Amino acid sequence: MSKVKMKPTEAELDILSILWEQGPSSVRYVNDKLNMAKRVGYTTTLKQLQIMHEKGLVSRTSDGRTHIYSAEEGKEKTQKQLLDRLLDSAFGGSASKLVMQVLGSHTSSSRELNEIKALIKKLEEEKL
Amino acid sequence: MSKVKMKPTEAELDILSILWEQGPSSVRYVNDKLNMAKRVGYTTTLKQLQIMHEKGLVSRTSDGRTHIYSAEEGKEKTQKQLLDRLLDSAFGGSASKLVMQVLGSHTSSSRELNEIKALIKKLEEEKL
DNA sequence: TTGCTTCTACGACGTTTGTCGTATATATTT
DNA sequence: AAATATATACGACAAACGTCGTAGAAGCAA
Repeated sequence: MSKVKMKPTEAELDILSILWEQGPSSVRYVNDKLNMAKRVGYTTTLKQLQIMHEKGLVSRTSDGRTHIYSAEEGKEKTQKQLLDRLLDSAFGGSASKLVMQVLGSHTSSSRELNEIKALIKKLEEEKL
Repeated sequence: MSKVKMKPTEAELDILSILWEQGPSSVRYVNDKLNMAKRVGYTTTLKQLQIMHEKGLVSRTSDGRTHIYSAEEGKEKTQKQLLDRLLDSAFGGSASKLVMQVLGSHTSSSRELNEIKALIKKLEEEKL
């Protein structure tokens, strides 16, 4: 059953990213993809996915003898969960401080900045 | 000792937060403060601080037989480090996506939103 | 059919993390 | 002075994490 509170570990997050991007995938595919960034054995990925399945982080179906895994929780929900944790532990809960930090130290395109401005505008209007 | 690369663990971050907020502190003080949020033994905090000292996360001086610990790296630097990690592992490196996420799901005051807008304006001007 | 490849399952193991207990030295209180 | 409280040091330990090796079943190729 889906344990809602489960927080993915670092290695699990790497795998989830692949599933989010690619959709339902075989162990082989995930492992190949992982190996583009970092050398890791097939059985390691397999085991990782099996554990993630036990934890409810991913679901799986069978295609012949091959298992096809899918991320159980949506990307956004997991991102929010991780962000909340960091916000709380390192930024004393201040969202704006976090935003200032990340905007200040990473370049964003004009289009991205516009998107953010639009969101702020929307938030300000809702506040009335 | 490459102290730069050291990433604090969850428990270490809790302690760093206290040192950032309070400045140089004794083990006793840190432990008391920790216990406001979570029950943890004195020797646990002591050991934690000793390890953090070995790692170079904190420095210490002696006041009699008591050790006074101070955070070695500034708050901002550590925040940036953790944020970079999350940005990379969960947001595919897109700062704006992260910002949209956090702004969308946490309330910020008008003053905070104004600060962010000001920063964006500054960034846009620098871009020219 | 015999062998090579590709799956899953499962156990093992080194590390890291977080937690304390115990020992011992030094203050403080009575 | 004796008892109590408080400090550091250090070892131990369980749980989580990440890594793989090996076994055995299932498919494919010669």
